[in-house]
Amino acid sequence: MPTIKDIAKSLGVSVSTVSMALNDSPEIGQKTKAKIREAAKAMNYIKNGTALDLQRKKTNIVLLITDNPTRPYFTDSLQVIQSELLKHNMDLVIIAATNKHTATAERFISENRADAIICMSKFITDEIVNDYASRNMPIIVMGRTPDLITNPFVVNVALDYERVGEDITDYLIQKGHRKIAFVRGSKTSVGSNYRYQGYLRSLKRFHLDLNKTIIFEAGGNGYDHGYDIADKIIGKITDASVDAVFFATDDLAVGGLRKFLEHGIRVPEDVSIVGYNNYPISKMVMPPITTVDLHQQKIMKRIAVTLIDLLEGNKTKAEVLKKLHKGNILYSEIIERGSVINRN
Amino acid sequence: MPTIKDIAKSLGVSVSTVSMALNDSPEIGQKTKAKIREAAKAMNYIKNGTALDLQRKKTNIVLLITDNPTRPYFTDSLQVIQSELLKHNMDLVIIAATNKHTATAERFISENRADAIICMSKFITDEIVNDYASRNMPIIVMGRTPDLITNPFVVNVALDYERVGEDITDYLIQKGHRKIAFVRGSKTSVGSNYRYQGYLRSLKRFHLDLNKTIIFEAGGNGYDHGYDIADKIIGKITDASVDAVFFATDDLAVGGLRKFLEHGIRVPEDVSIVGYNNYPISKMVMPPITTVDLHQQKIMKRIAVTLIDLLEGNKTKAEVLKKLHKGNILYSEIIERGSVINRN
DNA sequence: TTGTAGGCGTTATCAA
DNA sequence: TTGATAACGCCTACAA
Repeated sequence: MPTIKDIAKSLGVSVSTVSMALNDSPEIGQKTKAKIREAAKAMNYIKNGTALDLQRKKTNIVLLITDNPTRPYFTDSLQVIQSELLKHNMDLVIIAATNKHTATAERFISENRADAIICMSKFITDEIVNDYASRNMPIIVMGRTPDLITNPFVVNVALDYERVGEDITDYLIQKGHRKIAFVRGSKTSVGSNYRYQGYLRSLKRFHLDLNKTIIFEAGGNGYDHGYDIADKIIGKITDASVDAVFFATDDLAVGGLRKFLEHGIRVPEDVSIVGYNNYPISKMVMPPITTVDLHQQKIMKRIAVTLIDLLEGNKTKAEVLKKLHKGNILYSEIIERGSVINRN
Repeated sequence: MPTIKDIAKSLGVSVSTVSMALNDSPEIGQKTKAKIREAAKAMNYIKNGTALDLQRKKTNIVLLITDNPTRPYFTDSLQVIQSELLKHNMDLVIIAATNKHTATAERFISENRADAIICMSKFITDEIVNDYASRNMPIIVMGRTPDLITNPFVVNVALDYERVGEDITDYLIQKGHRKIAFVRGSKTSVGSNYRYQGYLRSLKRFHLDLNKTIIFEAGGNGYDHGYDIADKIIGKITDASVDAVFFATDDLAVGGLRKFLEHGIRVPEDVSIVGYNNYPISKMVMPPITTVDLHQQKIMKRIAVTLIDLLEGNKTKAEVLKKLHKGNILYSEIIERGSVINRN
């Protein structure tokens, strides 16, 4: 790999001349520039970004850590963030941190390989986040327990976890359902657990007894998990101990629906079902599934803006937080479709 | 940000002592080590990965460039690649290069910010790939035109484009269909275009006339695109000028299916449909959709292994290619499900 | 066991 | 208009 030093040597000029020429500095004469550019091309010179970063003390990189890039909307969220960052000449790079692999993400965090980090993965611990966030590398996390965030350079974006799960349970109850099963998703899914808590609160508020025999663990968030767990729900439907099923995610609901239909169970006549997240697929199946939209896109946009504020350094954390939570965007909305019947 | 130099100064030792201590070198005494570590923690010292890379002349990063991380299987493919790379202490980072944003990916390529690159995005041009691939940074691309790959450090992974689209069209014809509509996806989708070519070849081989009025452009690959374009297909079904529809992707098929069912068109009795890719959703809808599996996972695994070969530098490109194509893995397979009827 | 010095590739400052 | 040199933060011979 040739460096500017090599170019300089081969042309009998100095490195600084080469550097300036390659960066099109006005201080260098046209002929020298041309000569240098030619040599660079001929020698197959490629600039070394690492050296650049070291010199600049800045990477221009915003790191997005996710646990699952396949999630619907992720690409859209990306676009939102990217277009916002682009305005400030920042590049977005993604690292997957899953239950079985967090080392890469942790290396990037602990070696300061970004100017800022958006951490959407629950597999990166609060400890790491607190340990490494700094003025030079603020970290934005989502939906963590506020008490555990002690580092002032960590900004926690509160999600609508207070109401999450309650809204849609209320809705089912108001539509006359009294025997609402709940299907939990992946054990490690924060969202799924919060929804379960909301479900419990809603039951309590309406003075409905919790029936533990109609709480199910799917062990994952995918179609297959919903499909498989539905086997255990079918009996409960046919003997009338379940009149509605609240699946923790739309994907689970899609899988469950499929199994129900296979067994001749009519949705919503025999059983109402709801999902969560308003994934695109939820309106494509028959019947389309009633679900909850969390308005992720809007959250993402706001996160990007927050990040910029942080980076430009013209805001204190308090101000940033205030702006972040201003406006009524962190709410969820029930999307009514055909998978719920009115039993009143 | 404190550096080892600061630590050294504050403790009155030399930088190399600090460096070695922090890296747990056996040459440093226990008490000095302890003292230094303590100081590092106290000063909130964070290692600078950029400086490290520069020194090592190596980033340990493999860059994966994708056009759409939301695609099903992507996360799984990631796991496959990651676990393979992990064995060699390489980290995988992802950058999205879409039709509206390639700058980030291009910067990473042109500034040599990775030890190797896997480029799955068609938005990165052959020119860039040819310009920047080198011994220090080989690039693996997928499904490009071999003639246009001139740089010996670019490895093109041929996909099964020869047969793609032909297999499933043959299948429909053998099942007695004669009026097969084709729904193209996103204009820029390489896969979609190849499948269309395969469809044409198959028709020709069976001496069936091409009916241009039953070729449709969905303008995208998502559920919605399939749902919308289906409007135009319905008339053709009811007046019996279409007896089967070949959707370029499963997602299109899912959307189309939905629209057909809404309009009382029975699948497969009134019209057979097939998709492509064997996405998980294709077997979750009713009826489940007959499709083609491209065995992406296996391809990914092989790509990862190829990459390692390349990086370890103990193989020539010819050897690598030979090994890459050995074994019969780059084939596609028809997955028969309920969306096709036998009309013979 | 610890310190000195040089180098990784680039840019920036200052001098020529 | 160009050149010499220091600096960015780290590691590694080699010397002490």
